[in-house]
Amino acid sequence: MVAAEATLSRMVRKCERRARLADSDRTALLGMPYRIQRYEAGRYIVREGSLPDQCALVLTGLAHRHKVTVEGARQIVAIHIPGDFVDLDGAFLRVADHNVQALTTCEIAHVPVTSIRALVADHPQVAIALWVDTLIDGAIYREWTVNIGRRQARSRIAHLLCEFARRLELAGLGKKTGYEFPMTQEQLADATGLTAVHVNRTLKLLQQEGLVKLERRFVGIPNWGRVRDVAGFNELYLHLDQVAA
Amino acid sequence: MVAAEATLSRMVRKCERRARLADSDRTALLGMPYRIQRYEAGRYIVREGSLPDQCALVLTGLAHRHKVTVEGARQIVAIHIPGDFVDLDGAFLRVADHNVQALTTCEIAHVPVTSIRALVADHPQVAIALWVDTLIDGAIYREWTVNIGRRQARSRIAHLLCEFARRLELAGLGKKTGYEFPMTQEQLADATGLTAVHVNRTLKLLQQEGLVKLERRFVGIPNWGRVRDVAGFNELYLHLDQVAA
DNA sequence: CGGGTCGTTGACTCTCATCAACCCTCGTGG
DNA sequence: CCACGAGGGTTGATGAGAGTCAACGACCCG
Repeated sequence: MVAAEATLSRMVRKCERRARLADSDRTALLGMPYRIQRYEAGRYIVREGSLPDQCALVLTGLAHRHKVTVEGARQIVAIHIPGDFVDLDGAFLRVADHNVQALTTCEIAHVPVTSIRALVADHPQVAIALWVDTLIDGAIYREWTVNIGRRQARSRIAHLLCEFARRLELAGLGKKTGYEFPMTQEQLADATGLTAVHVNRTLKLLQQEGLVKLERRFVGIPNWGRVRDVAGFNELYLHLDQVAA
Repeated sequence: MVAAEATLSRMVRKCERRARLADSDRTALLGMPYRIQRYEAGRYIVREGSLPDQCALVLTGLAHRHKVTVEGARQIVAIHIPGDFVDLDGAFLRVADHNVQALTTCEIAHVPVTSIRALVADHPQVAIALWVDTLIDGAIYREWTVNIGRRQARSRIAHLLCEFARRLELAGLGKKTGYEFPMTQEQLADATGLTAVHVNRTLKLLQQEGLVKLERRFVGIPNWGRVRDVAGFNELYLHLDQVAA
C-alpha cells in the first residue's frame, strides 16, 4: 500500500495548508485506521438517504457528488480529486443528503466515523484543518451557484475548466496549460446545468476559438489569460493562500 | 439589550441541536464578546476581498450573501435568518470571497475572530456545533445548485419558498402556511438565477394556480403538499433531525 | 405633490432544450 | 480477424423557456 500511503500524505499536506499542525497531529492523521476500496467508474460510494458510518477520502481517480430531482434530472454539485475528503458530512450529519459516485475508476480510503470523531476530539488543530476544508468546499459551492445561475454556457464551461486546472495544479496532478480530464460531455452537462448536446456545441465553439484543445481525455489551455477572462475566473474563492493562522 | 440577549440564545439553541453542549459550553457561547450594529437594508456587512476580523451573527432581520460576475450580474448564494452565523468563514479564512449585505434592516452582532478561535479551542463541543453548522450551510448550497441548475422557474421559486418556510418555522419565526417575506422580486431573481421580469410572471402564475398567496411582504402557502410537490422539495438536506451525536 | 422604488405588462429575441438520426471508437466474442 | 454492440460524440431541425427592452402603473415617504 505504498501508493496509498503516499496519497494519505497528500491529504496531510493539504491539512497542513489549512492549520498549523504539530507532529502529533500529523502522526495522528496518518495513523487513522482506514480500509481501501476500489470503485469502478459509475459505482456509488455513498447513497442519498443512507446513514454512513465511514468517511470517504479519494486516493486516486475522481469522484463526484450529485443529486437527482423528482423529474429525474441529475445535477453534479461537486467533483473531488485525490487528497480530498469527499464526505466529511458523514462524520457529523446523520443522514446523507446526496450521492457520491466514482467518476472514473478510483481508490477510496474509508475511515470510520468514530475514528474521525476521536481524532478531532483529541487534536483541535486537526479539527480546525478539516473545518477549514469544509469552509472551502462551501466557497466552491457558492461559486458553482454563481456559475450556473449567472454565466452562460461558454463562460460556464470555461470556468469549470479553470477551476479544475488550478485545483489539479495545486495538488501536483496537472498544469494550468493542460491536464487529464476524463469527464464525458454528459457529466460535464450535469455539472454545469446544461444538456450534453449543448455542451458538445459549446466545446466545439471553444475549440474553434482556440481557447481549449480537447483530445481524448485531455484538456489543453494554450492561453490561460484569455480563458480566464472568458470564464470570469477569479481564484480567490479557492483560498489557495490559506495558511495556518 | 434584552432583545439581543434573547436572540443570542436563539443561536445557542441552534447550537444545541447540532452538538451535545455542557453548561460551560453554553455559558461560554453566551459570554462571547460582541458589538451590536444596526444595518439599513442594502448596506454591506462584509465586502469581497476584505480581511475580516469579526464574524457576523444575525439577530433580527435578514441578510444575504452574494457574488457579482465580471459582467455585473449578481447572484445571491445564501439568505440568513435570525440566529444564523452569516460569516463563520471570516473566522478561519483569510480573505472574504463574497459579499454579505443586509436584505432588510437588521441587527447584527459582531464577534471578534479571536474570540471565536479562543472559544472553539477551549470548547471542542462548540467547535463541533459550529462545524456542523458549516456542513449544513454546505448542504443548502448544494441544494441551491440543484435548484438553479435543474429546475425551471416555477419549481425553482416554489422551492425557495418551501425552504424558507421550513427554516423560519424551525426558528419560530413563521409557519409553513405563511410567513413574512420581505424580498423584492429583483432579489428573488438574483437568488434563483432568473430576471426580475420573469420572476414577476412566474409569481403571477403561481398565484393564479392558487399555490401561493402574496400580499405586501407576506407569503401564504395554503396547500403545503401541492407546493412541495411542484417544488420537488425534500427537506432532508436541511438536516432538521440533526441531534447531538 | 413629487420622486423613487417596486411591480406589471407587452413585444421581441436569443439561448438553450428537445428530438432524432448518425458516426466513431473500442472492447468483446464468435 | 471480423461482426457486433454499447457508449460517447456530432449534427440538424425545431420549439420552449427565459432574457431584453421599454413603458407604464402602484405605492410609499418625505
